Amino acid sequence: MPMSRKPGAKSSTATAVHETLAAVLQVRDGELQVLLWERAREPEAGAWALPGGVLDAAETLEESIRRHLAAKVDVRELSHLEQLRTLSEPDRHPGGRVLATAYLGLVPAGIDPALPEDTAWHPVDELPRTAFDHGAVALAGRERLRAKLSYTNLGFALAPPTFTISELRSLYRAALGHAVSATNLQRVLPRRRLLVETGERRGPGRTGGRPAALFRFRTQDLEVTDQFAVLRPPGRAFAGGGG
Amino acid sequence: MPMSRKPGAKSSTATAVHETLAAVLQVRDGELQVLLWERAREPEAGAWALPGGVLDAAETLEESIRRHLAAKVDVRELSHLEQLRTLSEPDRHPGGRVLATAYLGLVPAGIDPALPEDTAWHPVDELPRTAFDHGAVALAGRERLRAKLSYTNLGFALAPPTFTISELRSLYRAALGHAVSATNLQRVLPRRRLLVETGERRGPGRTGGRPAALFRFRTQDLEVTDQFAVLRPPGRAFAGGGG
DNA sequence: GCAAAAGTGTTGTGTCTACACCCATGT
DNA sequence: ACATGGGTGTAGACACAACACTTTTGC
Repeated sequence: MPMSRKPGAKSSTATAVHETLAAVLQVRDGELQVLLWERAREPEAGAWALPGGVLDAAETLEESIRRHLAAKVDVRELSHLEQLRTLSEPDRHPGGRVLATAYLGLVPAGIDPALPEDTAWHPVDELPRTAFDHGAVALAGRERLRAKLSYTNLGFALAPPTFTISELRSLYRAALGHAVSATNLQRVLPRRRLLVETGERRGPGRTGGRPAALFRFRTQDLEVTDQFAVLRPPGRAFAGGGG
Repeated sequence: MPMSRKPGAKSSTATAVHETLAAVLQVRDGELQVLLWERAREPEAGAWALPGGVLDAAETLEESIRRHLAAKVDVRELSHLEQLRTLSEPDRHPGGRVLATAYLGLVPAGIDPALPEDTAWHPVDELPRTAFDHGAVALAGRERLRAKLSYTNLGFALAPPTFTISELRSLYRAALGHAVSATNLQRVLPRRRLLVETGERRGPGRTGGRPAALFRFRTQDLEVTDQFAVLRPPGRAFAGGGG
């Protein structure tokens, strides 16, 4: 078992730097976008990188990524944060071995955090030249989000506190990358107890139209809402068609 | 960005040892079991630990866990290996900080690998006293397996090359922890193109009974088979009830 | 009245569960 | 014939998609 290793001891289990990275995603202008900063120095000068940095001695990985993100955005605006995976290709970083634990972070729509000079949002579907393996991490974050939107209530992390079905539909469309029917969204999400009607309505725009009901997510805690019809325990209600 | 850090430089980003761990699961005697070894030395002498060890300088995490597992089982018998998550609680290991990347490994039923003296299989539902946070990792492996059994073809990793529906049912029951109907398994899995009939049959036992058809999994590569009915793109076939 | 936007009624389809029933074998 | 275990027929429940239609607003 590893433990009393002298720092700097020259051995094959050399000291590897460990960093944290985050693909912070938000729906902006109808597109799913990721927060990137432009590297000024070599290596990879001019390429865009995910926010992150080195793990400190006394912090957990999650504390670390929150600390580094604080330099780019207001961390209180993060509605969700989860670990994606740890990257370990020995040559993923020139100039020395760097292990990296990647996170997925989400920011609700409608927030526009102040950003440093070198930092900007980019559509995940049109990434600029990215540094190291950061492009792949951004795409992995998008895929994790897409999967969880379908079988959990993770939508709460993309949506503002209250919203109309129309607005929610456009968030889902941006995140999933395909059209979503407002009709069916309105039936499915309340049936699954994801959405609750607030009772309020939003007045129509200048062009008219019926006022839209305002909804909110029932909870801001991640829950699995689609229990996979097949292979469920026998004898349950809701035994019908797959969910 | 981390890179040109002198090994042994005294700083708050001290050198942390990185290890890999694996929850290797197999259905044995109708129960889901996990491979553990009994620690002879402190810390945690007498407690049971997951196999694993320190990450070497030039290897990836997956290479590392395969190398360490080779000391316990024949790695060729592993039908599946995937990363679970990286543990980073600063005090998860007494005597020094140890980051650990945990893997889930699976071994098909029917194989009984030779094991070292200190190593044994234990039912995941009745774990002995476990070392460090290894018990939680074993349970996390079980949960990952259960989820993926329901929406992927991961069953291939639990099953022998060919099997009857009955045998497969008992594997699923052990892994999922609840009864599974053979009738429905026989309809659902072929419909989802997970199973293929081999054409062969297995003779009945001494007590009689109709000979059972032998099946195999169509592929040994992980595939997502349940595409989550809701929020699928519009206009597709199979648009009906949820998958 | 007309256009615009929101929301509902309704029908059709596919999946899954459950249970009864039939089939093939050993004794 | 009977027991045992494998496999199928069939009916019911339910979720979902699609589309037509109604409701509520602004002009």
